[in-house]
Amino acid sequence: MIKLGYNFYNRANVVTIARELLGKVLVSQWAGITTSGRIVETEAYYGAVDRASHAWNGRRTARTEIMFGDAGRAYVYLCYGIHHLFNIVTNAKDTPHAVLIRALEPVAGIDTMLKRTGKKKPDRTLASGPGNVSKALGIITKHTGINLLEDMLFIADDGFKVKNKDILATPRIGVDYAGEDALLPYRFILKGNIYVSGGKKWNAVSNL
DNA sequence: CGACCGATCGTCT
DNA sequence: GACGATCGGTCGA
Repeated sequence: MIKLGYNFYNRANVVTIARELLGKVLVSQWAGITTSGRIVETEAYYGAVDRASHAWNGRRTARTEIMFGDAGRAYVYLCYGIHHLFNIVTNAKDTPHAVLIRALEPVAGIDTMLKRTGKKKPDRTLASGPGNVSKALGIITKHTGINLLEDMLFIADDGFKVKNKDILATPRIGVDYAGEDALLPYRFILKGNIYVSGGKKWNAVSNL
């Protein structure tokens, strides 16, 4: 397990980063309890030029401030008053790019994930969908700003290889308000992985 | 299967 | 005061 470093996050193309995050392992360690899962679904949010992004048109508020900071930080916000969505801030300071982690294949601490989610069995929904990812790993809005180069919350490469033909690119989920930008192929999934969220519809669209 | 609906609250207008 | 980068349940075909 090699933790991804600053140079991975501090790059100009957030779409490339979102694609490369597939197959990596997201780890949370709160008070000695470790849970982790392999990333099988991501979405790129391209900052000021992306209508789907919270930072579209340079919109800068207390909530989104962390996105304007340096790369490799967590951006966690509350959605629909219920779900905590976890993002990774990328690119340089003042360029508010982010990658949303949308689904994990559970790896470690599955019993803890079951406890956190209230689920009975580790089925395909355990960490599938951005709300469930945060729930399973115990990520909440107060964790926004955490440095992913430290040990509480980070992403690692465990040697798992992903080939281009294993990846599908599709439009992003739930961003209809973004007009034409809603059509951009900024969502990436591991083809055929049962933990990918959403219907079979988008999971069958290919680009790579 | 697909469509719809309620939950629930911080954030921004 | 309105509205989500969602989820899980229900209902009908």
